Amino acid sequence: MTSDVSPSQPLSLFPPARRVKVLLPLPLDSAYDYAVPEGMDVGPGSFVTVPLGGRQIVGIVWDDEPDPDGVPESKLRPVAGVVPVPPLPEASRRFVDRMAAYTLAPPGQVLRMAMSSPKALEPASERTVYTAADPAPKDLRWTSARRRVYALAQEDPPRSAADLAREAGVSSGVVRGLADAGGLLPMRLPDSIFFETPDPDHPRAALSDAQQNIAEEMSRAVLAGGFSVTLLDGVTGSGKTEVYFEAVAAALGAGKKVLVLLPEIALSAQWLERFEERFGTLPAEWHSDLSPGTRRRTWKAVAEGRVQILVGARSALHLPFPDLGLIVVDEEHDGSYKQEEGVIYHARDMAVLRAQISDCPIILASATPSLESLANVEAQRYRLAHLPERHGEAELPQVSLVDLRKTPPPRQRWIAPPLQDALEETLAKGEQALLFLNRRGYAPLTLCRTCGHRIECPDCDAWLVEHRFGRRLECHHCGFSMKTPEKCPSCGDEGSLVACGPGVERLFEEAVAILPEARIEVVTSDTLQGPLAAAAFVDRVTSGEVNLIIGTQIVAKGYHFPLLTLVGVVDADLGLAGGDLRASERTFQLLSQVAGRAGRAGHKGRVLLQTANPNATVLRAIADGDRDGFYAAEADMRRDLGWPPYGKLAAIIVSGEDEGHVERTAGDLARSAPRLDNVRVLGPAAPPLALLRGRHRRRLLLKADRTISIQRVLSDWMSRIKPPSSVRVQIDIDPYSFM
DNA sequence: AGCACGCCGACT
DNA sequence: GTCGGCGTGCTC
Repeated sequence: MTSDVSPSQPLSLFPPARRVKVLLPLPLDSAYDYAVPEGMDVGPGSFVTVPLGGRQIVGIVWDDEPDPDGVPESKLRPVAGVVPVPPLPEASRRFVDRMAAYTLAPPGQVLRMAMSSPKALEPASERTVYTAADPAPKDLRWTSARRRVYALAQEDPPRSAADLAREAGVSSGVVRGLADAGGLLPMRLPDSIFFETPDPDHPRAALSDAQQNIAEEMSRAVLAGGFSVTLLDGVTGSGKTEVYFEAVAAALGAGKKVLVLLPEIALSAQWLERFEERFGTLPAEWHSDLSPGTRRRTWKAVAEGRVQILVGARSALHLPFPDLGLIVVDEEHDGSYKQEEGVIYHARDMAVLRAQISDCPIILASATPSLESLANVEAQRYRLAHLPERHGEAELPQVSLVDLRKTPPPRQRWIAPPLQDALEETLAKGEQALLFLNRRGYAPLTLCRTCGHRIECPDCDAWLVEHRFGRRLECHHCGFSMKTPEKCPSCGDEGSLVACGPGVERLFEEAVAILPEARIEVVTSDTLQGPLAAAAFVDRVTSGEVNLIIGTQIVAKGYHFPLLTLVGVVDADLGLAGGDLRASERTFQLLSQVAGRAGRAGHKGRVLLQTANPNATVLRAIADGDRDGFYAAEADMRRDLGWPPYGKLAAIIVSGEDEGHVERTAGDLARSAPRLDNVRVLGPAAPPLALLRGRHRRRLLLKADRTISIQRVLSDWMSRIKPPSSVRVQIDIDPYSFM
C-alpha cells in the first residue's frame, strides 16, 4: 500500500506525509485531510490554519483516524500553522459530533457555533494602562483636575486613559497632559478579562425546610459528580433560583465550573442582582448584546479555564469549557431555547447532552415544566425536585375568567367592564397593574373599507402590522416595512384604510382614555432593546414612576415587581388560535407565567383572563389552579395520538423561490418516503406561512415510535432523492413551530 | 461560507 | 466589441 521507506532507500525523498483530519467551520459534508509538515506539533483539538481553495481558514484537528486511501496524496495540502490557543477540549469535540448526529446538520456547521468569536483566535493584543508616578516629577503643575486623575491612578486596578478620564470626570486631554508631563507611567497589559471568583460562602438569606432539603440533595449530586438530570419544579415565587444557587455554590466551592442558561439574558438584570447578592460578585456573561471586545475576551477566558461561572443565552452552550461541574437551564420550558435557523436545535435538550458528555449533573428549572421533562420524570430518566409553595408570606394570585360574550367591551375597545373596574380599583389603591397582550404594534390588520383589500407583506403570506408610533406597516416575519399609506394600494381610495384588531399601542390609546390619571408605559421588544433599557424600565416600575404596564410576552419573563397586584390578559384565546400540537401547553405556560407577575410578599394578586371560550380546558385549569389536572389531560391526549413526548417527530421543510420546483421536490419526497412499521409520513402540506421571505414552502412530518432512530430513517430517506439546487430541504428534529 | 467559472444585457 | 449580473459547483 504505502512504499516501504527504509534508510537504505535514499531514493524515497517524499515519504507519505502524516495526515490529519481537520474539521472546518463550514457546512461541508465531512472533515478534510491535510498533511502535517515535518516538526509541526498538532493533535486532536489543535486550532490550525489550513488552505482551502484560495484562502486560509482556521479549523480544528479532529479525532478521526484519516483514511490513507481516502483522498489521493496529490490533493493533500499542508497545514499552514498552529494557532496559539488551548486545544478545543475533548468534551467540546464530542458535543459537536453528537449534536451534528442528532440534528442531522453538517458537523462543520455545528463547529461554527463553537468558533463564533473568530477574533478570539488572534494573538493576544495588549492595552495601555496608567499608574501614578511615585514620586511625581517636581516641576509638575498641579491643577485640581490633575490631582483627581493622579489620586485615581494610585488605586488598583490600573486603568486605561479613557477610564481615568471618565471616572475622574475630566477630559481625555487632562490625562494625556499629565502622562506627557511624567505624572503617569504607562504600562502594557495583556488585553484579557479577569473574572472574580464568586464566594460560595457569602452570607445569604435563610431557606425554608423544603428549599434546604432540595438544595442539599442537589449539592450532594454536584459534589459526587456523574451525570444526572433533575427537574426543579416550583411555582413562581417558590424560590427556585435560591435553591439552585446552592448547587452552584457547591460546585464553585469544589472548584468546578458552572454554566447557567437563561432564555433572554439581556432581560435579566434582576437575575444578575440576585446572583451578586448571593455570591458577592457578578458571573461572566454571554449573549448577543456583548461588544466584540468583551465577546473575544470572554471566549478566551473560558477557553483558558479562567471562568468559574458563566450565565448566558442558548449560544453559551457552545463555549469551550474545559471541564464543567454543573449546568442549570432556567425556565427550561421556554420556547426561545429552540433555535429555528441554521442548525435547528433545542438548547435544553442539547444542554442535557452536554452534561452527559461532561459527566456532570444538570438542573432544569421551571414553574411550568415542558411535557418532555415531565415525561422524562415519569419514565425515571430525570429526578424530580418539587418546591410546593410560594416562599415567605406570598400567596398565589386569584385567577378569574372574564366572559367576553357576557360582558363585552364597547365597540372598537378591548378592555371589558370587569377588567376596567379592576384596573381603576387597583390604581386607586396606589398599586400597579399589567395589561398583557401578545401583539406588538397598533393593529394586526389594515383593511380598505371601499374594496376590502388587506395589506399584506410582498414576501410573506402575512398581514402587515401597523406601528402607529413609528407611522409604518411592518411584517413581523421578514422585517419588511413601509410608510403607512394614505390611499388604498389596491383601489386608490383615500382615507378608506381602517385598523382592525388590537395591538399594545392601540391598547395604550384605550387605557389613556379610560384611566386619564394613570402613568402608562408600553413595553415590547421594540421599546426594550438591550440590558440598559431593561434596567431603566425596572427602575421606573419599582420607583412607582409607572403604574400601568402594557406589554407583550417580554414582560412575562423574569421580572418581579412588589407592588404589581393586578394582571389583565386582554386576549387569553390568542395562543390557542393556531391549534398546533403544542398550542395548549404553550398557552398554559405563558399565561401561568404572566399570572405569576401578580402579587408578592404581603400583597395578594389578582388575575383576569378575558376570553370568548371560558370553557377551554387550558383556561379552566389556570382559573382553578389545577396544574396537575391540565398536565395529566394534555399528556393523555399526546400519548393516545402518539405525539411527542410519547412519540418522535421531525419536520422536513422544502423551500425555494420557484413554487413549481418546491412542489415537485416535496412530491418526490413523499413518493420516496420510508415505508416502515411505526413510522408515518404526513404531507406535504402548505404551512400557514406558505410564502416566507420570498420563498415558497411545503412541509412534511415524520412521526415515529419512541423506539425508532428517526435520524437513521431520515438520512436514508434524504439520500434517495436529489433536490435541484434551487430548492432547500431543511430538517427540524423535534419541531416546535408549525408556521 | 467564499471564491471561481460560466453564460446573457447595457456600456466605453 | 467588453464589463458584469449572480447561478452552480468545489474546496482536502
